[in-house]
Amino acid sequence: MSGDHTHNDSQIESGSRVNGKSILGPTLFCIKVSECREHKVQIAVIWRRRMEKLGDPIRLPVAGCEQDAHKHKDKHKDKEHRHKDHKKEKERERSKYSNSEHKDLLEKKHRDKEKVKQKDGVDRHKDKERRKEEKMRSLDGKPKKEKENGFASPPRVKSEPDNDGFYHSPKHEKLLKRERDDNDLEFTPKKIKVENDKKAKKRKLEDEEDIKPKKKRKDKKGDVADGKKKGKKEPEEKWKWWEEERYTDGSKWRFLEHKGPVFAPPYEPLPNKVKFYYDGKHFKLSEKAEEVATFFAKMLDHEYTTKDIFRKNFFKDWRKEMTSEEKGKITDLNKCDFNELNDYFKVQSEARKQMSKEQKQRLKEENERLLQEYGFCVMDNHKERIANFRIEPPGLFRGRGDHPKMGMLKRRIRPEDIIINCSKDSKHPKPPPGTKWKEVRHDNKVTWLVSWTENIQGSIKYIMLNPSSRIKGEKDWQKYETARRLKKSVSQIRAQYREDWKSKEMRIRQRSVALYFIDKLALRAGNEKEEGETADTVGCCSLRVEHIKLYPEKDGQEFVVEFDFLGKDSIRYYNKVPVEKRVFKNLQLFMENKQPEDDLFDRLNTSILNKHLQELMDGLTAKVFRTYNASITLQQQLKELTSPEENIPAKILSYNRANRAVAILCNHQRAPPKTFEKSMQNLQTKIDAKKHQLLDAKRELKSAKADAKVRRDEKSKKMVESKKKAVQRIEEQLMKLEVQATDREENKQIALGTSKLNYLDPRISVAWCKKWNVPIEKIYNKTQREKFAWAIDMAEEDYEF
DNA sequence: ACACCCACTTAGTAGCAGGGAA
DNA sequence: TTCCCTGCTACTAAGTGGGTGT
Repeated sequence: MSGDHTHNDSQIESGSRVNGKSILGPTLFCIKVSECREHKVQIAVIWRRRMEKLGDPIRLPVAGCEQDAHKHKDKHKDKEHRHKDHKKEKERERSKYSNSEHKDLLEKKHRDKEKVKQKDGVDRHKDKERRKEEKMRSLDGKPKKEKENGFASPPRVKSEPDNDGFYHSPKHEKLLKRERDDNDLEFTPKKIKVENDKKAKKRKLEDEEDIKPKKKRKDKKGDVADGKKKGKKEPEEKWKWWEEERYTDGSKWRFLEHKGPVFAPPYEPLPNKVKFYYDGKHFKLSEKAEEVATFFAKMLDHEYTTKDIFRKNFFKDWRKEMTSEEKGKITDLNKCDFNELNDYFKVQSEARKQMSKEQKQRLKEENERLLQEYGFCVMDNHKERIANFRIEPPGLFRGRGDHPKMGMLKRRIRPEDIIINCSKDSKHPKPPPGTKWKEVRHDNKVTWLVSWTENIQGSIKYIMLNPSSRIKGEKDWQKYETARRLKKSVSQIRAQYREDWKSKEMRIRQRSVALYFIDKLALRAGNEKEEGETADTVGCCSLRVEHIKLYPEKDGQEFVVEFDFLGKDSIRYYNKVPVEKRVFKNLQLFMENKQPEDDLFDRLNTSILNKHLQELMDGLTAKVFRTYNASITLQQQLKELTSPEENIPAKILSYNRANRAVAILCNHQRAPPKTFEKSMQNLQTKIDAKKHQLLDAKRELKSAKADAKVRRDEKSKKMVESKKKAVQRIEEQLMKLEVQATDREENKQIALGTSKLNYLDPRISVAWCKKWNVPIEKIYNKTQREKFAWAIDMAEEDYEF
């Protein structure tokens, strides 16, 4: 099949982020594996190797690992027709490494031409809502049918964990129920559309085993009575939205009621004794100017405040808030002394820490009250948690990387800036006394409750629901279903792009090479960005010539491409990958007659690419490859790494390693924890102490043995036994500590959370837990379990991604 | 073919709470 | 009891990708 990539070479090394936040570090570890056909295998090899050396910090020195600090230079100039005048020097130390290749069984599956976008696509079934509702009301839960991703018809009324009628709007209840019976669809031309039957059936067949909810009936009965009330009694009984149908007409809800956002607390002027000095002299600032000054003062210890751009932007915006008198006087930021302000805030935060138990308790309760009041909404008859119900407070913008706007003033959001979205027939949130909302709208085609426009980039910010909500969960589930569909057609797609490497058309060659990178290396799509508005970062389609280097031969491998660029969040991507000759030749071609700052793929952008992908498979976009490759890698790795005889902690270690393989693939980095060195040192101290202890114990054992030899009595024999046990115990403890150290070291710069939360089909993890009897709590914490409730409920141990 | 807008997902980190070690 | 550490959560920036209008 086509996916045969020949070999890979991956590495991980340390590096630093461009904004200087993270530490420059020495090479942490390198991995190199050659001659692997698939990256899954490759990673498995890596880990196996590591496991053999357990206890050995994973530092596999490898030829070809770059240890040198990398200088990252981005020059941005004339790109095609637009130009840029931008130069950047970056120095990063975080690094990167890895790559992937995959090959899957193929099972060619061609999807119907129709779009699956059930949102807008098929819309032939409509419903008569009312009728249905009535009907539903009178019916009981019935068998459901599977829908595209297994959504089935549901119980009709739901129950929720708690809620004493919070926001209960009985009068709407009937209107809110969602359909549960497919049969209705045929007759209901009104609102809820459902994907067309054929498709549904088909998919049903395909996916049935995997997705079918297993315990659907269980709570139906109860639910029927009245969803909202029951929570109290059976807090465990959560609403299983995944057993219900989805809207397929593009609407996101029928009913939405909430209390609006919580605004940032108003500014509290500083006490008089806290003084700001300009040019050595006390200067009393106006309230507005003072507020902005405090934003800066609070950050004094932060590196941001040493950066020129930050200071310049801050000062410019600060001056806008000044009175004309202040403006006249305060003309040089360097003459400003914010130290007293800074000290004041430090004292405050210290005081906060020192608060008595009762005070803390009170604070906590107050927070809880706010949460209860504003932290939930009612969406379609269910109380759902809101993710971010607080409006972002004013402050100084902290862009990541070399952000041209860092330090600018993020202004305070007022009710007049806020757009509220809710149902017409809901109780609308009230603006604070004496104020008005900018607008109240009733758009059920979107999921947000509140929005406003932010002043730094002019983008829109939203208040939306928590990941545990139905609306987010459905989407998440759907995402993994799309990735699974890709699994079925990936081999064909790979064959296709390999074929396209030979195309006569430049644009097709570029497209196919880019796709190869996206697939093999899990690169992001790489939308274009507006220059000067954001940090200079790139993804696949926006790579520039300066971001790659070609080596016909390097470190004993042929056709090596070296990537070195800043990706999302200005995280450096550094990797050296052997590629196929054709790819290599194509790259040479793409680079011909270009300047370093020119686009590598000048005939390609994400929308062209995605349009093409869309033709290959419904719903396919560049990011699906990341999801697919991440999940398939996890599954593969778990198979490779888990050994049945291991105990639970060892299994968890295996899981973490599988997870880590994915994190490496996706380049999920983190700054080494601030306390990393120290805590590592502590651990090392413990290890050393343990080693000494072990030596002592061994010595004692030896002398006990000698003693026993001489004395030959029971007592001394027993002594020998007990010394033996002691040695054993200490050895185990030592081993444990060393494993811990290894694990921690391996994780120093790798963030597992992002992949766990966004890329790994949770059903894989759930199935793995079930299969090996690992409690799910060991893998997912409470929040994560809430987010993945659907997967936990439906995946059985034989689940296959 | 674009530029722009909008909605929504993905991302790393600051700061804190809470649990265990000293 | 205090201290220390770690994991979690909240926060918000920075991506992706669809749609629209020209």
